[in-house]
This record gives sequence, C-alpha cells and structure tokens, in this order.
Amino acid sequence: MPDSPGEAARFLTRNAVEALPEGDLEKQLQQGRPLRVKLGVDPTTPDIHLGHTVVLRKLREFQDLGHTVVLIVGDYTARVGDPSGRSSARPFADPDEIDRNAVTYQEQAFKVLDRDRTEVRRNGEWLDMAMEDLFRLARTSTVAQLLERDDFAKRYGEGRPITILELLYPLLQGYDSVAIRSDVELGGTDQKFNVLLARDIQQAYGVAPQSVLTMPILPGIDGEQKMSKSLGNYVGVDEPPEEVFGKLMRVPDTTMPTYYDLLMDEPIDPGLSARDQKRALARGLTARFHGDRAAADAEARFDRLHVDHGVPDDVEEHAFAAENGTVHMPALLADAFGLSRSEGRRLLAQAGVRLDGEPLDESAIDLPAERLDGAVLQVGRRRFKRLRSG
RNA sequence: GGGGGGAUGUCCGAGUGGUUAAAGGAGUCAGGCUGUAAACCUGAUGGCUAUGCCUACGCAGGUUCGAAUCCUGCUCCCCCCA
Repeated sequence: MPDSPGEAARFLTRNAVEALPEGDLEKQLQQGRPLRVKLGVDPTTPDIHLGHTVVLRKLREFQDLGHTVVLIVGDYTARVGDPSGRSSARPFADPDEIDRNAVTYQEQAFKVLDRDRTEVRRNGEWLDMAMEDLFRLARTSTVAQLLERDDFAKRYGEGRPITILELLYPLLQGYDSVAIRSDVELGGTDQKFNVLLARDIQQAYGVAPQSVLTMPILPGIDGEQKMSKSLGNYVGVDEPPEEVFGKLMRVPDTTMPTYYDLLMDEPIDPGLSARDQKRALARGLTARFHGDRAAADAEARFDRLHVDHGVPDDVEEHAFAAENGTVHMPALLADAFGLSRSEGRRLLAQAGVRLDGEPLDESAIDLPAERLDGAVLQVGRRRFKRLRSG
C-alpha cells in the first residue's frame, strides 16, 4: 500500500491512459480526506462484462485506499442514450427494462466493488428537473464545444444525424458530477470528452472541478474490436464458469498481455508457454467470479472437450418425440440447439453433427428412434445434448 | 419554404426489365490444421412438409409474358439554399 499522496497517485495512474489535469489527482489526494470517486453507468444492458471490470477494478483500488465510490446508475441518462463512440442514434430504452437492468447491474458490480465503500445513486434523483433548471444547464456549453467531440464531429462531417437529445447527453452526465460533488471521475477513454466537460459544468455551478482518470478500453475476445455485448465478443461476469474459461482460451495471443495488464493482479509469467499463460489467465478470472473450485472444474471440462475431444459428463438432456419409430433430424437439431431446420440440414451435410462422437452425413435425415435414445448429439465442438425419447 | 440525393440480405455494399435467393467484402457457422491462439485452406450462410415450393431488395398500388430494376402515391433519412 502506498503511504504518500504521490505514491498513491502513481499507483492509481499506473495503467491508466490519462490522468487530467496533469498532477491534479495528487493534489486531490493531498487533501487527506476520502475522495468521492464517480462512475456513471447507464443500465442499457443488464450484464457486466470484463470490459466494465477494468474501470470497476480501478475504483476498487481507490476504495482499498480508503476512498468512496459513488456509483451512479444512469436510469435517466439511459433514456437519452450515450452517443459516445456511436455512429448513429440509439433507440430509446424502455424505462421498466432500465429498472430491471439497474438491479442486476449493481449486484454484478459488487463482485468487484466493496459494498461498504460504495454509494449508489440514480441520476433520476436530480435530472428529473424543471425546464428552468435545464435552461441553466444548457447555458453552460456551446454547440461548438460539443461538436469538438470526435464522434459528433465525424457524424456531422459525414452528414449523419445528431439529435439535440444526444447533444444534451454530455451536459447531463456533467451535471451528475455537480449533484454528487465528485472529486474524481473514472471512465474509459471513450468517456474522455464527457468527463472533461463535467469539469467546466462543475465550475459553472461554482463547484470544485473533478480530476479525471481514463482507462484503456478492453479489446473483445476477438482481439479486434472493443469488448461489447452487441458485438458478441464479450465475457460476462455472470456467465457460467465453463463459458468464462472457454471464451478466455479463445483470446488471441497478441491480446493476452493487455488482458493481464488490465484484468489480472499477477503479471504474466514469462516462464510459461503461451498456452499455459492463457490457461492461467482463464483460471484466474474464472476463479475471481466463481471461485477456485468452479475454475478447476471448468478447466477439467475444457480439457475433456478440446484436448481429449470427449463428451462432457454434465450434458443437458433433450427429450425428443419419434414418429413411427423415426426422428426427423433437421427438426431435432432445430429443437435441441435453437437452429432452423435448414441450418440443421446444412450442418448434417457438412459433417458438423455427431452422434456419440461419430459424424453423421446428409443421408441421416431420418433416423430410427432407438439409435438416438440415450445417445449424445453434438454440433460442432462444443454444443451437446443427451437425447431421451419422451 | 425551395432544390438535390437516398432507403437492397446480420452489417457494409454491387446490381437500373429476364440465366437474381440477388456480385463482392465483413461477420457468423461447420470441416481441416492447432495450443478451441494467430495465420492459412475448404464449404455453408432466408425459410420449408425439399430434385420442389414459399418469402424477400422502405410501404402500397400499377405497367409488363416477366420488376430490386419502369410508373404513381406514401413513409422515413441526408445534403444544400432560405
């Protein structure tokens, strides 16, 4: 544990992208009181993935140094839609869904955060304001200022639509900082503009401006784009252990150091092979969210599937119905794996379907029920169902 | 208010009367190789009661033997001028 403000600042900023203004965080720390460290989250999707945990872990570090995290659940801003990094306007989110998401989001966030040092607030508390108050807020910034933002500038330049509501978003986020008197705000680099603008807005309201710390954006398991649910390249903290483990094993080697840097407590072990380094990563992160035991089980299962090319022992059952003693395989595949029947036929034709480990082919459109009962139906490498006539 | 441009499959994007379920790319899925890495190779990629049938190129009509392509109306989006 660092024992001086200078050391603490160095520790906290070590894997951050930027700490702005230069040296400001150290000054904040010199006040010697617990700082109010803000993170705003719009509960547009219910699930936290590893990408979110990068910032959450940083917050946790602040907490471990005695500071207070103010987690703002953006129930109001979610209805506006953060335009950051977006190339087009977002759909309007449904209020009920936002509420539900907010609850699960908090639960998941506490897998990383210290509950006792976290203050949870909803920005609907103060953003549900009178028009007159909105006027005051709207006067704090200019269109030119807002258009400096990359994504706005790009969209404007390309002639894509930007709604007034979207322009308003950074102001609302900035007002959050005023409302909770934040000393520090964290965010991904994509939040840089918003969190900096908040400083101006705080000052316009006569409040001391916050320090800003931006964290790197975690790449997804494709190693290409940022981790995001909509891109399907994410690892959710609430996913089953075998999914967490398996997905992490698919991370490209070149992305692995970034994962270590942003997600792991221990540094990468140079003495290990790339494969084992990745296993350590997968094991460590699975254990963090599910415990050591579950992580070990997940690894064992992984080996069975992908090293031994075997069948896992906890295969889910699928009841099937036979007609005149035969089963229409495209229909069975569709039911069991959520495919269309046409997809089922294609998989059969491409030897993508196995029955007890033996590939089937396009001649297996209809199979006798007795051949299927009790057998394991497999699609690709990792989708299994144990068949049971029902 | 005036003028111009546009809407195609998961996404991007060709196609301006017929061999178009619709080029190409991306993504995804499957097979091979492997460390379920990357790279690479192969194939598939609207649905179905499947050698055929149905649905699809913003929406609704129309012309035609035949339309994503032509005409009319409508909806939505963008740009320029004011």
